[in-house]
Formats: sequence, structure tokens, C-alpha cells
Amino acid sequence: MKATVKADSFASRLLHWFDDHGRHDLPWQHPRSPYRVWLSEVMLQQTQVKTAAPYFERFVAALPSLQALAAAPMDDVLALWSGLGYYSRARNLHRAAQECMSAHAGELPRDLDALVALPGIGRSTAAAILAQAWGDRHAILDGNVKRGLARFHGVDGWPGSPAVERQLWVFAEQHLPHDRLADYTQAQMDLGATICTRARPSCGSCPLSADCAAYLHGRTAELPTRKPAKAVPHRQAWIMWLEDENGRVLLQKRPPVGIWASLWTLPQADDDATVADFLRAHIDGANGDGDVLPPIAHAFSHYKLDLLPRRWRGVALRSAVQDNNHSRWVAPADLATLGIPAPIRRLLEGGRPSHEEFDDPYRLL
DNA sequence: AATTCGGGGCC
DNA sequence: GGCCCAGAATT
Repeated sequence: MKATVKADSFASRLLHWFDDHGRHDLPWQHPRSPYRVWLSEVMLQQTQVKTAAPYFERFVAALPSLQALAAAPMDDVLALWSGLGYYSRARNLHRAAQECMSAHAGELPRDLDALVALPGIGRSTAAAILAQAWGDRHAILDGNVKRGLARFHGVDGWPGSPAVERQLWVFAEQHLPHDRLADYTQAQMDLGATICTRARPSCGSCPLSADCAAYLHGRTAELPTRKPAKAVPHRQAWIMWLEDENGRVLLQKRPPVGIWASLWTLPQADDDATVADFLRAHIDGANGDGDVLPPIAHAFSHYKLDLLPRRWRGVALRSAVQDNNHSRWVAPADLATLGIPAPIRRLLEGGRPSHEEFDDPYRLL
């Protein structure tokens, strides 16, 4: 991909697609003015079109111009924003309007740096305003564009990281056409919203798929690279595999709330001393440490749990302790009839290879 | 570089 | 219930 081609085919193909399949009837497109474009761009920060559209209509009906916005009480602006979230956007919008009144003759400046200097306007929003309102030649890099470029160029790494984001800005600049900047800017966002979607993109309808690295290599499901999961707490717990003389195993029913609610599991303890306490109080014949079995790693959504099993055979409950609703001996053949957490069941049923769960909702079917 | 700000859509 | 969405400001 040469950056020096005069009319990047990326842009021309995108524009051609946009003419037939783009969104041409969004509320802020009719009429299109710098103020309305600005307002729409701010409303659409981290907010989907479907959500923002009714707020936009209500907002411009009440405050149809930058001057009206600047003169409005903050409370009125917040009332119009109420329900949209990210309320600093509304406060910044209001402040920026007033700065435009005092510093830019009552209009939005037609200058990237001057726009970025206003509160609530970053580089991408400033570029979108200039391109959409004036047709000026600036690249945007919002979530849609990041996703599209990461796929088209096969860029690995989370787009939120500065290094990847820098690379994506370079690509975005390289693809810029020399005219139709407003349409081109809208086309990128429309493609991302309707074709190059996060999950299950419609590559068969994409004007860029013939040169898309992700499509050609079957990587659309893994690009863009997802945000790295933040470190989850790591816990460990001892579990006691206690068998009586008939080979039955002692199971306990967990409380009705929390992890594995109401399921049957092996007696569990947070530390070594608690294991000893449990055995001393309830079990006859559990001498020493028992057989130490390999740890079982189990991942929950919010923490990881290492289960450390130990096994004792030929033990019995102390006579003072009875079988009851929360504790019972279970024959191996009866395990199938009980609700038992998967890792515990695998342990008890003899360590068949664990089935790797695919928990990724965005995978290709 | 990581966190915060929010409500809704989607799986 | 988590992750993401036309991000920007703050720490």
C-alpha cells in the first residue's frame, strides 16, 4: 500500500459504496451546519446513533444555535442532556460555546488546533467537525475507523494503546482523499456501523474486502485486538476428598447465594489450619495430610481460583455429625444426579481431559 | 499509562 | 452481566 497514490483506492471504493449504501438521512445532516455537526459529534462520543438521535432533535429545537447555547443557563443544558450520560460533555459544550462567543466572534473556529483547545473537543472530534462542516481535509480516528483500519491493515495490538493508535493515525492520514471529505468521513463511520461491525461483520457486502488483511486471513473475529483483561485476583482454597469404607464421597451443599450457589461440592477451606480444624471436628480416620493431588485452576469472571485437593480414604463421620440436607455421602454412581461444579465433577469422575469452553461471544460461528 | 465518566445495545 | 460504543479530561 503506497501512501503516495493520488487517489487511494481505499477512499474511492469507500465513497462509491457510500453513495449507494451510506446513511444520508441522519438528523444532523439536514441541515448541516458547524454547530449541528459539533453537537452531534459530542453527543456521539461513546454513544450510539440510535440513542443520540432523539436527544439531538430535542436539543437543537430548544437551542438552535451556538449563540443560543452560550446564552442558556447551565441547568437548561443539563436538562436537555439528562439521560445521555457523560454529563461533562454537556458542561464542556456549554463552556466551549461561551469561549467561542468571547474568543471566536461567536462562531466555531475553522481551525484544528483552535477546536482542540476548546473543552470537550479532542483531535478526532475536531477533525470530524472540520471535515463534515467545511469539507476540510483532516483524518478522524474514532472507534469505527480504528476497527476498520486494524482489520484492513491487519494491525495487531489493542487500538487503545498509544503505539497502536499512532500507527492507526498514520493509516488514516494515508487514505485521505483530496475531495468529498464530508462524505468520506461519514462513509467510514457508516461502514463501521453497518458493515465492518464489531461482531459478525458483513464482509460479503464490504467494498474493501478484496484487500482487507483480516478478511483475507480469516482474522476478522480477532481484530481489532481486544482490550487486555485487567489482572484478576488470585485465590486458592483447599478441597477435601473424603471417602468412606464403601467408596462413597462426602459432599456438602453450598449456600444458596454466591459462587456455585446451592451446588454440591467437596468440603472446602481457605487455608491449611481450617482443613485441620474441619477434620478434627467432623472426621474419624483422616490422618496426616492425605494424598496431595495436583491443583485445579479454575477461572471465574472476576477472580481465579486454584483448588488444592487432598484425598483420604476409609474415613467416617464422627458419630455426633449426621447426614443432613447440607452434607451427605454419595456413591460414585450417584454423582450424575447431583448439581456439581464442573471442575469438582472432573476431579471426582477421574480426570477426563477438561473441555475447553469457548466463552467468546464475538467468535465466528 | 490508567482511570473516570453513563446510559444503552448486544450477545 | 461483561464488553463495547462517532472520546476527552484528569491523575
